[in-house]
Amino acid sequence: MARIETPRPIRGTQDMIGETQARFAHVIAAFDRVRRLYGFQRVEVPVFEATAVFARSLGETTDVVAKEMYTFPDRGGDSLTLRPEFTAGIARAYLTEGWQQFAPLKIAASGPVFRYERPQKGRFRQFHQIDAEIIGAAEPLADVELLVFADQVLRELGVSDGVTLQLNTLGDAETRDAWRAALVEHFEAHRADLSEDSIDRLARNPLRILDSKDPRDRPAADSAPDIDAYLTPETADFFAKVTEGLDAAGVTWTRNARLVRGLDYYRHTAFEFVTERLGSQGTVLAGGRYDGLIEALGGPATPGVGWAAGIERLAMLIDVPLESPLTVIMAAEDDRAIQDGIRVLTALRRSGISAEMIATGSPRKRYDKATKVLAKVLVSIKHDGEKATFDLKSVPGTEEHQMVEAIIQSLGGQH
RNA sequence: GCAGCUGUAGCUCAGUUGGUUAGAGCGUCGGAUUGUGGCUCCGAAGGUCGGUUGUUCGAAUCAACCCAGCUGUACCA
Repeated sequence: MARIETPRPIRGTQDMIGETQARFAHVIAAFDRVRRLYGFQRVEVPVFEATAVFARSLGETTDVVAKEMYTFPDRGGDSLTLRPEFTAGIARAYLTEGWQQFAPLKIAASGPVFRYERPQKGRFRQFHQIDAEIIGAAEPLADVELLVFADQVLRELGVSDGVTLQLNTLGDAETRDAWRAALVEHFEAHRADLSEDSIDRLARNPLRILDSKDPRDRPAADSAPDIDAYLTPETADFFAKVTEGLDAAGVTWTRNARLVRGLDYYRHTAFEFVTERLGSQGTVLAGGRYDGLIEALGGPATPGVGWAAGIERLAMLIDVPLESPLTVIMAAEDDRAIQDGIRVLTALRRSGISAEMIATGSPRKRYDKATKVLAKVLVSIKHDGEKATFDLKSVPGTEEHQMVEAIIQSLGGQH
């Protein structure tokens, strides 16, 4: 048979095993535990959608839509896109599945998302997010609950120390439009001083100039008008209620008047949990209120708030999760003892005791191999030609030792 | 996107100014020793030296291009 060249993994994808996988699983487990405490129900939504779901909702001019989407035609010629985020797909499901009947709806999801980008530390083409949304709740209390939820996830993961919550308001549609117009006017006046990127942003997405890191943009960005001057009394009050709620919950935050979101549908609250520890990939959890999104998808005006966090980035920040070690490792030191070993092994596992047996390779080396497994109880099995004998080695009085001993004895084993 | 670094056995890495058959440790497999033991010893398998093209009598080593990974930066979770 001709040797074929082994296909390469797709760039920016990951195969996880061992510690990497343990970290990944730990993040999801913590999310799932906390999510129940806050009454967020788990939902499953497709990994791909009609391209319009994302193109329409994210905003045609955002980077994600303009150049980072995995878009392809299916066999019928329809344009499909692998989800670059959760929110738009969930909003679509909310409309098409009649989830409006459950409003206000608190939901949690996790899974792979896809962006066509240059892979590097903490960034992949297929990466994974945990995601939380509240749909159909217009009140600031929803923002507060969502943020406190996020904060608790980070706390339970033990990463909240190096992480700060940055908070801003983008106002309502009216506020945002007025502010946007003022910003365009301001930046047009400084056009000559701006970086090429920001001149481009000026036409497409002027808010983004505010958080530009290009030093050429900083003077104009720093002198740009704050949104505060454009906030209506209602929007100012909304933001105040959010911050008061956070204070009541004891969640620390800092105002970042330059914080804007990359996607177009955000209103009111915008936030990011940021760490210094991941270099330029420092945003660890981000979100905001998206009161405009569901309308943009053709639905009725429906408020929503949500956030998403990159699982890989969180996984890099946490301590190594401790593995629950194997309880029993058995060494079949004689091939004639293998059947007896299988019987005990099965009985142990059926009793809820984790167990493995080493029965391959040189019989003389099996014990040494078993000692390297670091299980709580080591059982060696020998055979004298008549019957198998079991020998336990562990700390004698322990619960595990006694349970294993009892199971072996109940099967008529000797030791 | 931009910049820099790296790519040799399953893993971690040596490899001299270009020169015989490319090495080590760990792991795997076999054997010896031990016989209530995690030690020690012997042996074996395992390599298109990331890929292609070139320079040369001769390339893991030099050059060009490509691919991949890492680090930083932009943008993003």
